[in-house]
Amino acid sequence: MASRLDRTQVVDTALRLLNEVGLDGLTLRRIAKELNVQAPALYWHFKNKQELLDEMATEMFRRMAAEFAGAPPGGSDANWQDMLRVSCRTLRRTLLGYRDGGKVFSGTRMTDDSYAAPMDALLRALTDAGFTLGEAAHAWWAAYNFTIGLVIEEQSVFPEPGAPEQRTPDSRDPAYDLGDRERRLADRYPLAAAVGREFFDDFDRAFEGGLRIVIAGVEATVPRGGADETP
Amino acid sequence: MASRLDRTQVVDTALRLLNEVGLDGLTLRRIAKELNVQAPALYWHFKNKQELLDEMATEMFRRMAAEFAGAPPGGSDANWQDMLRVSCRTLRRTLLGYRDGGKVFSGTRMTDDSYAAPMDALLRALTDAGFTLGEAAHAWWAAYNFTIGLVIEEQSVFPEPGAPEQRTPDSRDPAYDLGDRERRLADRYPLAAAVGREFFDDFDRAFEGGLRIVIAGVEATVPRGGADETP
DNA sequence: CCCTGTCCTTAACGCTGTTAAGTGGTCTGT
DNA sequence: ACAGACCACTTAACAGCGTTAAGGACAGGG
Repeated sequence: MASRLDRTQVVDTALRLLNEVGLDGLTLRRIAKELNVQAPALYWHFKNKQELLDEMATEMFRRMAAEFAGAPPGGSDANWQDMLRVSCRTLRRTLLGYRDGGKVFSGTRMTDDSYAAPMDALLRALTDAGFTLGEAAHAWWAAYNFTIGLVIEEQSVFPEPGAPEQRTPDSRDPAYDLGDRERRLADRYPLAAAVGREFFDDFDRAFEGGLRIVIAGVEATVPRGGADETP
Repeated sequence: MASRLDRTQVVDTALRLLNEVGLDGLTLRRIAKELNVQAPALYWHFKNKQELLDEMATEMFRRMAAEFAGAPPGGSDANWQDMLRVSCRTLRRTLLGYRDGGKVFSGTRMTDDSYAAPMDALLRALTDAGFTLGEAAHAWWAAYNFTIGLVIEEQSVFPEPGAPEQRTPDSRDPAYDLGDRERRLADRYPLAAAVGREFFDDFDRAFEGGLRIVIAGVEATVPRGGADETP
C-alpha cells in the first residue's frame, strides 16, 4: 500500500504545516488530518510529540547541511572568518524559513549526528589557524548562540516565515508599536528610545553588525602568525 | 478583606511556583490553587495567560534592575567594558535563578519601561567612548542575544533553577549523555566529538569565553582616543 | 435600604496530548 | 490453501488545558 506512513513523510508534512499554522497551531490532530489519518496513528511512528519536534529540528538542520554541500563554506580558498560568517548566515536564513523556527530549534535535541561533519570542518579551520580547541569551541558557541537568540527575537517581531527581503510593512506583529515606545521614552531616556529602530527595524543590519563584532572578537585573540588575510 | 488578590501577588506566586513545577507545569489551575482561589478568578486581574507570563518576565527584569541599583555598574570608575560584562553576567544569573527563565524571558514582551534606565546608561557609556548610537546598539544587542541564547541552551541541560556553583552531577538532564556522543563521533569527527565537553560541561567558562569575544570585538571597532584601560 | 461596582465561584465548552483496545491487511510457515 | 503472527491503523475514551458565561457575596455611597 502506497498510502502507508513513514517517519520522513510525517516530518515533511509537519514542517510544511508549521509554516501555515505556527507552533501553537501545530497539533497532532491537525498533522494527522493533513495525512488523512487519525491522530493516534502518529504514535506508531513517534513515541510522543516531543520526539516528532526533535525530528523536525533535525530535519531542518539536515536541509541546511545539504545547502552547505551545494556551496561548501570549506572550499579551498576559505578562511575561518568566511566559514563562520557563512555558517551563521545559513543558519539564520534556514531558521527564518520556518515559522517559529528559532523556538523549535532551540528547544530540541538533535536525533542524529548530521551536524557533526560541518561542525568538525569549522573547528578544524579554526585550529588550523592556530587556535586551541577550547578557543575554537568558544568562538563557534558564541556565534551560534548569538544567531539563535537573535532569530528568536526576530521571529517574535516578524512571525511570518521567509527571507527578510520579502517582508511587507504589515508582516510586523502590530504589538510592537515602535512609534509609541519612542514617544514614551524620548524625554527621559533618549538613547534607549532611539535604539528601538536599531533593534526591531532592520534585523539584517543587526545580525551583520553582531556577526562582525563576534568575528572581530575572535580575531583579536588569534595567535601570532596564524591567519592570513587580516584586513 | 486581606485575602483579596492583586496583580503583584499573583505574579510573585507564579514565579515561585515556576521554580517548582517548570513552565510546562505552570497551569492557571495550579497557580490558582496556590492562591486558594479558583482558576477563572485570575481572569479578573489578567486578560489571559500570556499577559501573566509577560508580567512575570517583566518582574524578573525589575528584580534584576534592583540588583543593579544595589551595586551599580555605572559607578564613577566604570568603563563600558565593565558595564557590558556586569550587565550580561547579571542577566544570566537572574535568568538562571528561574526554571525555564530563558524561555519565559525570550518569548515575552516587557509590560513597562523599567528596562529603559539601565539600557540608557549602558548606551551612554558606549557613546561617551566615541561609538555612534548604531554601533552602541549593535554591541549591546549582540551581547544580549548571545547571553539569552546561551542561557536557553544551559537550562535545557541543567533544568533546575539556581546558580551554577550549587549544581550536583545529577542535576544534569540524563538525556544529554556526553560519553555516548563522544564515543559515537570520536573516529570520524574527532574535533566535534571533543568539544561536547566545552559546550555542555562548563557553561560558566563558555559564557565568560563568549563574553570576552564579544567585548574584544566591540573594542576592535573603538574609535581612536576613545576608551582607556585597554589591557 | 437599595443600587452599583468589585471580585470571586460554579459550570461548562472545545481543545489538547496520550493510552487502551480492537480490527483489517499482509506476510510467513506448513 | 489455511492458520497464525505481526504490522499499521481505527475508534473510544481520559484527564487536563485555557477560556467564557452567568451568577452570587460583599463593600461603599446616595
